[in-house]
Amino acid sequence: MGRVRNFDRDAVLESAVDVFWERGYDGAGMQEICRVTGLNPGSVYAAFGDKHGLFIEALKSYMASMSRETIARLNSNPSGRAGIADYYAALIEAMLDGKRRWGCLVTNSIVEFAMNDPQISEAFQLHLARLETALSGAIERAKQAGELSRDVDAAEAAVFLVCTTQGLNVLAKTRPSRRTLEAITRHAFTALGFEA
Amino acid sequence: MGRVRNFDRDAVLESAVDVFWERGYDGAGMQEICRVTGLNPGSVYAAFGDKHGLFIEALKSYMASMSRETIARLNSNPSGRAGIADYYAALIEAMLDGKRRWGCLVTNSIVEFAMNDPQISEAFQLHLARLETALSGAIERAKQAGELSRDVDAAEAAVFLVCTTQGLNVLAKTRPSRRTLEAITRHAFTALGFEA
DNA sequence: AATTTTCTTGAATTCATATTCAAGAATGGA
DNA sequence: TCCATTCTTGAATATGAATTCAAGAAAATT
Repeated sequence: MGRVRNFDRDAVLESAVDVFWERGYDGAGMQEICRVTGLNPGSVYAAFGDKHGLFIEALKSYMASMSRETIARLNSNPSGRAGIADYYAALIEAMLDGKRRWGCLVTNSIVEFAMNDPQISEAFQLHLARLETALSGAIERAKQAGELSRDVDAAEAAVFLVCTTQGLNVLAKTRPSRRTLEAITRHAFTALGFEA
Repeated sequence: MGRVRNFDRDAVLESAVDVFWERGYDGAGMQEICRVTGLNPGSVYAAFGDKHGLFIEALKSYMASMSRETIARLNSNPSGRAGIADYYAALIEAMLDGKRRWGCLVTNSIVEFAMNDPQISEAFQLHLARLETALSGAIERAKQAGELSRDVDAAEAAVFLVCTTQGLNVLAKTRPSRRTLEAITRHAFTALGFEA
């Protein structure tokens, strides 16, 4: 063997996620990445190849943890309606107080890369599809439970909710009020056919 | 006097808009800007100061023409409902065929600049407020005409539509199908309280 | 303990791109 | 026609950020 690695790869990725999330890919300088992760350039390049490689891995790490969290929240309640309500309530809190005031790393990156990078593009599609499937599942549960009419098309409704979430991710960057965010999710709820 | 300017400032801005729109601020190199506008670096710097100054002016030009176009479409029909329907129909076409497949320069820039630039930030707020007002006006007209219930809150509904549009602007970059886009606007319509 | 391998360090380098500048060209006024 | 002024040109420069690298340090194996 030889000298063993001195830092935790996953912890480094989590720190890197924050830098890319707040500043964007181009806005994130290696200098700041090094400062935040506590690594030196040499170590970063040895471990991740280059900035692009680091970004890909950070993005995957972000997507994995977001998917996990979203799916958990949507399924935290047997009621599909409650699951969706919880999901949006948590989103709003994070947009007011948490890191979501930087938007969403996936949304930000979709916009920044204009889908030019095929590798990243594919990861985006997969992530959006996962979110869509999770939402669609909650909508189906709501239909089963009679919270929603049988003739709601779950797939279409899920796409609509994905769009609403992307819109919220953009608006989050304009520091909107709680009133504004809640008005939006209330309307989205109505659109699905839930009673007010 | 002296030698007179050889190029049309507005035409240059329109070309610059396209470059920033398609590639983003950082992605747009002065080299490409020069190629597309037909200007040399010296002329650009003489006329606009620097890249940032050129961008601000291009952004303002974009916002002005978009506002004009949006307001015109929303008001093209005495029916508020028809105005909103036309607006979304045109948006969908542009996202499938036109430059809107690059998203929206405002949306892209909100995301890219994370509201860090106060000058740009203010311009964004103004633009979104204008869009919101125009939508709100159409919603009020729909209420007057009995196309929509009196107890719809026009301001809240307008914010919701702005959010939907921002979401569409993000999704546009993932090359969505017509089916997908139409399903989304159909749901947004339902959310306002229009009959299907 | 010696040796080998691999990791760490941070200063030096490379590279890309925004910006400048000096020379040439066109225009309006005298 | 000549002058003064301002615009144009594109090569040269400056700037900033990504990347490399050679030397030093730490761990595991023999």
